[in-house]
Amino acid sequence: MKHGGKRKGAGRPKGQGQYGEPTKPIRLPESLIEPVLKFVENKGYQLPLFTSKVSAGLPATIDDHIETHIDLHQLLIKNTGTTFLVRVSGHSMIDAGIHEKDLLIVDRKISPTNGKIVIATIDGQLTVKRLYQKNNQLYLMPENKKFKPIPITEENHMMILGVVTNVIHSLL
Amino acid sequence: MKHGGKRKGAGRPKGQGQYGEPTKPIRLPESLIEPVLKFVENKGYQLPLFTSKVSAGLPATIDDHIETHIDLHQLLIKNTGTTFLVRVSGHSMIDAGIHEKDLLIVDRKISPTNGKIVIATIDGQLTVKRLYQKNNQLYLMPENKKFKPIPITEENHMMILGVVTNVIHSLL
DNA sequence: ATACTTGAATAAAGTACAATAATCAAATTG
DNA sequence: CAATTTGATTATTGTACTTTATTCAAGTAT
Repeated sequence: MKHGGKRKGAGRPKGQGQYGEPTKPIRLPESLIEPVLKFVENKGYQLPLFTSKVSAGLPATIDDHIETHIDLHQLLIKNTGTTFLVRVSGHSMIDAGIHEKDLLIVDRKISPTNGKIVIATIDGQLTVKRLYQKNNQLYLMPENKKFKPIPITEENHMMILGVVTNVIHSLL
Repeated sequence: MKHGGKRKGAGRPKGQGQYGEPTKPIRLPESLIEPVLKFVENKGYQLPLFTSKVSAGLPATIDDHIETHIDLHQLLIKNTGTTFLVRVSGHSMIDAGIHEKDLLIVDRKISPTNGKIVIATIDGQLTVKRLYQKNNQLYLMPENKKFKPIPITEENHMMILGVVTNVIHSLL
């Protein structure tokens, strides 16, 4: 009664698991298990980045345009702990290319220097404006002719929450 | 020789681990272990999303503006498998708010219908244009007066790679 | 009494192990 | 002899278990 027997090629083939490669058990905090599984399903959020540069000769296939693979979060967020998002409402910054419903990426860690576009609260109200300093007076500048500059005074309790690093605009 | 003994409060306290919460071993593909650890370090890429809406009364703290926490990838990428990124070069779509060096999120799964902004190859060259159909003739339309519409012919081997869903513009 | 040492208690973290799955070839069947 | 069954072989996968870390109180020394 001998079946099979020791031989080359016997047994379950390698790379037949759900990931097609070897795995290792890693301990994860329970609250992140579900997000991590989603992250893994999505191949670590890696997306192909295409270049428009033409390599020597005509590119034969679409894949010839792939330059690298990147993760949007890693590309856009330098400091996870100090970064937040803001959904734009209103049109006061339309000339800076910031439209209603755009998503802004904001980093608290970046210094709000003159000329930076910032998120600020004025009397508790969130707003996006360009920071502008002239003759020792600070202003929050809208970029839309219909709006007026807002001088910063003691009374309006202005607080800068962070500097806008990116604008995400939907085309759909 | 009895030390300690059974008693309330003995032993290592809960929540003293590196994550401050219970953990579980999860098997992960080896190639994703490093990205997953980074993902976990960054709290699952969850970022606070602020609203500009003012709740009843003046918001007391910044946290009162937090509406929810979201992950940029999950928010922006509907189909990881059919989505890619393109770095813009050139100014042919400036009037559509697409600037040089902007990053475009492109989905192959979306139908390139009339009026959509698409990524196409013409003679192997990558390009962003608005798709426009008139009198049974297709055009790739730049949005910059300095550029001319490109009629699609048999000869220029046009191929649409996908529809642009989002434009990411850096302000720094 | 006060400071220091020691070991029991408990949680955290990594890994070894057992259960499961998949494949192939020998054995069996029709 | 072709089709089917069986069991050896090997990879995958989930988790139990061991090891390590941390804290507290009893024991010991000063």
